Amino acid sequence: MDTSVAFSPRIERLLDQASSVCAERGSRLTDIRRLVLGLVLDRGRPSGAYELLDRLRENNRGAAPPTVYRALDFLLEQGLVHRIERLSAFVACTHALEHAHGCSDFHAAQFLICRHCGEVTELENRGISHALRAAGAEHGFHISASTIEAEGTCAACRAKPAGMDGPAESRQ
Amino acid sequence: MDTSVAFSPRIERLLDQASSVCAERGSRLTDIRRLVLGLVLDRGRPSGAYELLDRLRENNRGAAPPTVYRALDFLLEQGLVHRIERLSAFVACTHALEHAHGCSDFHAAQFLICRHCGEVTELENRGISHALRAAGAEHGFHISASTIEAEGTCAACRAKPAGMDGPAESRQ
DNA sequence: ACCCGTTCTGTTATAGAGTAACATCAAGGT
DNA sequence: ACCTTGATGTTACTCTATAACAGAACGGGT
Ligand SMILES: [Zn+2]
Ligand SMILES: [Zn+2]
Ligand SMILES: [Zn+2]
Ligand SMILES: [Zn+2]
Repeated sequence: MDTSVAFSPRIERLLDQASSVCAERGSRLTDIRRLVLGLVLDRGRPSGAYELLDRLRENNRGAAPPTVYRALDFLLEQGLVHRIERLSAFVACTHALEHAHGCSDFHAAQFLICRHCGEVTELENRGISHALRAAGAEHGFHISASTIEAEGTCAACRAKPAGMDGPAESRQ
Repeated sequence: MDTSVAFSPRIERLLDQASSVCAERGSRLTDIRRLVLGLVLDRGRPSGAYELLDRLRENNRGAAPPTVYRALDFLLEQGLVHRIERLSAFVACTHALEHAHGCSDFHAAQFLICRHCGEVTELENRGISHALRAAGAEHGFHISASTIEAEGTCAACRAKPAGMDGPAESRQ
């Protein structure tokens, strides 16, 4: 496969960081995994698995669905990407590489999905996760993973009037 | 289609109630929609669309994917069922038919999904929804719909030891 | 009763998301 | 060299969901 893919300097730096984090944990950010993470970061928006596959094929002829799903599974396990359930899509974790000190805690995140422009914002609000954990505990339920996603309109899109901007596929 | 499907008296009563609620709103709980809602209620667990389709076909030969998806879309709009994103499945709303007074407020619900037995519990915790709404507002984000789901172990399954009970497909 | 717009349903075909199963390959240790 | 482990290649599915268009049924006005 063609290893000479170059992302922006910022992304290459994040990828190097991700690589270090994996190494510290005894896992390996292989070429394919690195490339997929790069594609997710480069997109900056939720990416569908098959959309990633198409772009993956530009550098890795012969890539098939399992190729990208395996890479995504790994990245999810490492906390480097999140899956947005409402969109069946994937985004890079905003926090994993900023606090990159081998902290393998899986942080509980919340996502704000703008219907208008498609942008996804990742929050890390301990209060919300805690409230949910407490509500579960009241019913004797032990939570091991959670999905918290909100759909609506972001600040930027609320500022604009009834716009024809933003991707057409995100309009409704 | 065969209209003479009989569910349990309890479910038939809920279906009649749902029918009234729809009528008050100017929408119609047609035979197919009523049947699908009945199947979801009857199952009492998250039901996949194609699982519903199979059971729908017992009474409605010629039912196809759009048949069940249209019915589900309607029931979702009416707040009579919820979609569990993490399972790509549907459950009947616990609250819609209990407080059946034409209140078309879409309540914000949370779901506890037991990995072990597959049971889903619906919560309606105003605190959690409010906390999420507030967190969004801090970023200028206006929330119009949200998904809050937690996966873990329910009280009953925690009581049992390492069990071989519960549906095999829910084990991991 | 009849007409007509709207809503609902039938039907076919296809797109999109995800996985099973098995072969192959590469790296590292003995 | 041999074996083990983890990663990738490859084929073939399954499951989830929707597009597009045709026909039937309903409901309101005349
Ligand atoms: Zn994150
Ligand atoms: Zn926006
Ligand atoms: Zn509900
Ligand atoms: Zn359980």
